[in-house]
Amino acid sequence: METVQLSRKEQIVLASAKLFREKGFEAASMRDIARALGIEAASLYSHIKSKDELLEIICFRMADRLLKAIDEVNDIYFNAEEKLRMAISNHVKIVTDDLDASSVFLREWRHLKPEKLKEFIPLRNKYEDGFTHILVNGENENVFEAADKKFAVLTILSAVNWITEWYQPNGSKSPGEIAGHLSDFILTGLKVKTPA
Amino acid sequence: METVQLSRKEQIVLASAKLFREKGFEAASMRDIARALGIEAASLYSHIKSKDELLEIICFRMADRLLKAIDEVNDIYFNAEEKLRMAISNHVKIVTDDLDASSVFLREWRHLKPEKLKEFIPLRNKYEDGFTHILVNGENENVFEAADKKFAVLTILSAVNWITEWYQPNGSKSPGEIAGHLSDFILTGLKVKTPA
DNA sequence: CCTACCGATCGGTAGG
DNA sequence: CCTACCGATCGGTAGG
Repeated sequence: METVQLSRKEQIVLASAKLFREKGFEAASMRDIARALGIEAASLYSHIKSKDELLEIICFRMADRLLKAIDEVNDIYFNAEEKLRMAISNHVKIVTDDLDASSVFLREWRHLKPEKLKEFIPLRNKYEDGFTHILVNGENENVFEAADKKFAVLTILSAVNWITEWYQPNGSKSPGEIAGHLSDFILTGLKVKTPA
Repeated sequence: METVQLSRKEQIVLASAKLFREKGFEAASMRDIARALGIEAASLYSHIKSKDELLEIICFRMADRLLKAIDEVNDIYFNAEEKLRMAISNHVKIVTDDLDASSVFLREWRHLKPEKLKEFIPLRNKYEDGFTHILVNGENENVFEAADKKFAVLTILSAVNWITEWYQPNGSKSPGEIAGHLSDFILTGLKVKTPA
């Protein structure tokens, strides 16, 4: 029966993620965020430095979560297919677990200040590299074939990221089921496997 | 040696697409657009009604192009695999042909006025339906299998749409090659087809 | 296409 | 956490 008490700062981050997602970073105002919390805009600045800080917290937090997950998958021993299924499953779970933050992470990162962008982009690249590593594993094991691995990784990530655009928490599929379907699709494609 | 003379309005639309893509619809100002054309912001209003009109032109024009393409594919007789390859190829070509407008169409449509959003969303759905139709065809021909067709369509569209995020006109792959690779990937997936 | 300008709203600060 | 406020900038209009 214990309700976790979020710090005021954490409440502000949560409210801003929701509004950044709904209206976009630029269109959502500090006054909107304050209103959502029932306080005045000026009061926000006792807890945060700037509007930019909110975007930074959201984007870098999501990046950290995803990177930790992919590193874990690559550290623990699995064969390549298991690794890929785990990586996709982790990604889907992280993203569906916080749709507001994920959407902002995926859509609004462009509005990070140039200096923060310079930190952010390498994190995204590192995440991509984690997937590339799995594909290389798979090729060595003779279970995957992908002529252009970078291309394959971008395609896989596009599919897992697009989930934020249509996923509904009360929909018919659980995150685990979505991840399973997606993995099957990525592994074997659309064509019938047993000739008709 | 003939240079096509664009109307001033068309120049404004082009400049706004570039800026909406770079900065986002809200962050790009009418003064930015005017500066790009070497005129004053107030002068823009001799050619357009409002900033919103610019976004509407960009979004609905892209929607029209894509819808025409998918209708054409479904009208002309092809088998399902050819249809899918053609639909993907058309999509990639339309999107890479105008990356500014495509990016705005894919990212900034949320900022359309509510009344325009109500027109826009059905167009996106109609486009999705065009792809669903191809998958149904394929199932009837016993060449495709997709337990959840809506899911498969969303995955396919995510892959073709993500192209705007990384495609570079001077890159190593032509739009046709990208479409070919993508179609192969979607049709057969990552797994090796001939057992090792 | 320009000058001159409008009211509204923005992110943020001072000072309590 | 609030009141009171700042300079800057926004989309857009009037009138030529």
